[in-house]
Amino acid sequence: MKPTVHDLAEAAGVSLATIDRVLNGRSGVRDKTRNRVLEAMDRIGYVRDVAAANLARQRFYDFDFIVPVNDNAFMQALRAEIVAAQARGGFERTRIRLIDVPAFDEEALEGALASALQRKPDGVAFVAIDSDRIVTAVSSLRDEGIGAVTIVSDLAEQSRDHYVGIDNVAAGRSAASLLGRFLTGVDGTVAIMAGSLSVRDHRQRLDGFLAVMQSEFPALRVLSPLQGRDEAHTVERLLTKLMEERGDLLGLYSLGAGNDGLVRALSQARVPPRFVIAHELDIATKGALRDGTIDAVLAQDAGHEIRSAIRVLTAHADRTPIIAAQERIRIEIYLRDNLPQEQP
Amino acid sequence: MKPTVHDLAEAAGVSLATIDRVLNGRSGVRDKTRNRVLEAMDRIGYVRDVAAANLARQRFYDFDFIVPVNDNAFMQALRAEIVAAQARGGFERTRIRLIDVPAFDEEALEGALASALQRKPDGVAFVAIDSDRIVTAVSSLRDEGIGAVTIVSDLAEQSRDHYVGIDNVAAGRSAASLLGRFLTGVDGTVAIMAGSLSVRDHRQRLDGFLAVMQSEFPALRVLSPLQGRDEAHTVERLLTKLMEERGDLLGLYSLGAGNDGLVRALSQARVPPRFVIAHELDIATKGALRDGTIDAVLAQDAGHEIRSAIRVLTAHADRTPIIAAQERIRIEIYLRDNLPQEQP
DNA sequence: CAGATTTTGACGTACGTACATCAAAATTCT
DNA sequence: AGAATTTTGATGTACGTACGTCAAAATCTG
Repeated sequence: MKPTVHDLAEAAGVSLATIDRVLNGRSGVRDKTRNRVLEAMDRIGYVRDVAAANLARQRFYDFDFIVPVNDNAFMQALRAEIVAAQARGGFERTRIRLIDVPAFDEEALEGALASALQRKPDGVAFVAIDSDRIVTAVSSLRDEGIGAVTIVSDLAEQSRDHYVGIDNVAAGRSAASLLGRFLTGVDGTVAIMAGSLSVRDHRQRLDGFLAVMQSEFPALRVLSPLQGRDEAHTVERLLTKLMEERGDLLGLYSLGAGNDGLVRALSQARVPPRFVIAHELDIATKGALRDGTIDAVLAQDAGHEIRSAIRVLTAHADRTPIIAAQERIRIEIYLRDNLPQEQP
Repeated sequence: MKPTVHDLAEAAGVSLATIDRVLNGRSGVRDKTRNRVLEAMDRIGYVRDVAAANLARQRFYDFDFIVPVNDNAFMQALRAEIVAAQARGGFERTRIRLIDVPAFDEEALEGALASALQRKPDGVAFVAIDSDRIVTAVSSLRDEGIGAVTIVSDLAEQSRDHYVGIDNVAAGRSAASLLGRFLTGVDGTVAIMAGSLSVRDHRQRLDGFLAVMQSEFPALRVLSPLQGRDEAHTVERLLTKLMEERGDLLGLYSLGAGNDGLVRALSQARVPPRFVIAHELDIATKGALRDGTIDAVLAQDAGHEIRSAIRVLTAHADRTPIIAAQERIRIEIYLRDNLPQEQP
């Protein structure tokens, strides 16, 4: 059977107390002894029973989730999933604190990270804004041994422990590929609606999209992107104006939020674009997919992301490996025909 | 803090021993007393600490996974994921037995299920063949309290505890939708390569595909499906012959396995179809997506499916609820541009 | 080498639950 | 009512680990 601390003590020729000192990094163990224990550990293949350990120490995992206040459906879904995770906290031995910050506000995020540094939770998950100040704040957290996980939008590589979210460049490329192939044989103009190009995920989607459009569908002319700030009414206004100005719009890629406004503008247009692709599955886009206003949607599953963030942070706290494949968040592509059916 | 058995005993006004009898369904408790305990349970919101319980009873979950022997890449991936799960068994307190059966062999599957009935594991997961005999065998298992989960291919509803796999009708519909929209403006002929129409998942994919083709793309003529038995060389032979007979093939939907043969036939064809869509992401289809031999791939993640099956079976054994959204297996759509990059 | 200091061992209790045993109390039967 | 039977309680040990205390042993210091 799986070796226990007792087996380990015997194998290393030391007492249980010493095993405990080594396993839990307590002081007062000579290097020679510690090495003997470590050697015995991988000789007999001892792995700590995390469940028993957590039971004994009454362990609870303290996590902070910092989420921008934003009326868009995806952020609300994310928030709802955090609340659902809080409810499961008793079973999963987690205590999750949900911290709101104003959207696109670097200072506020920095403040939230600083206050997390005060509280010293076991880990922090946050929607990143990619800037030096944030990177600095995060590295202070990590210096304290606090796990740092970005969700949805990433920081520069290496400055966090893990990123939970889709590959946004690939998302942009996929959008271009779908759009380009659905519009074969024709040439015309394609528009882009972004949220804000100062956020890394939007920039990456744009980059991916433009790269594929240029190299593979040069016949399609791409207008420079509009910025709707992820606000429904702004998106609606800008898009309506654009479609009035030019009736020949062939395709549209909406890479940010504000889908309510997007759908409203499209359904009121005299001549809507032939192919429209947007991000995130919400009530607006589901309806629009069904009635053909939108042709395809790229999405990420908020529930998966929150659960993944929790697993990753827990593993970090336990110094336990993660199952990499399980934590890869996939880009979901939805057409009318593979919409997930509502559960009754 | 979370109430324990002690709190429960106090709340119900009985002793710990009685609590234990009720919780673990032991005999010798008057109905009146049992009800008092149950009432107290949901009054104070007691939930058993499964980790502690498992520790105390040294519990291991015994699961049987019955998988057809099949040289196709997806089944091999499934098998590999089961092996990986076996390796994690120590941590997850599971003991997984991998049982091979010949592919498409109803009797063999029935025998495997019967032998599981002998062993009395906590749960059984299997790739179903949809027939009365199998349904009967499964219901014997369930009568014994053994959890029964179908993976990849389902049984008739209600005859198993859970199905882990994609919605195959939706998959077929999505294939049609992609194919139809990528081939707008032209009319011509579309071919279908199935594995065997006696398996439920293939039949369902076909149904979904045909439904959408007929209702939305009536201009495209659909040939009656070939059956390649999921064998690479059969698929290659049939497809090569077909393409030689008619050089005007516009589209192809391969809804079964044998992707090696599919790709070989396509890359050797004089005039390959304009749009090809297949199932499952493996070396053959990845390569073919990259070089344009195949345009789109519908896939399911074998790792997710195995992990989901384990979670579901564990929950069944513990009489614990599952997170429904987490266990929904999604249809993944891959284009060249959203291929998951290999981890280094 | 004695004394100071560090390292190690022995042991007990706890976490929340399972499970077994024996005695006491309550209920049912005759 | 008394005996037989069923139900309930009291108590102890175990699971694998954490953590604390105290004494013994080993090592270092001058």
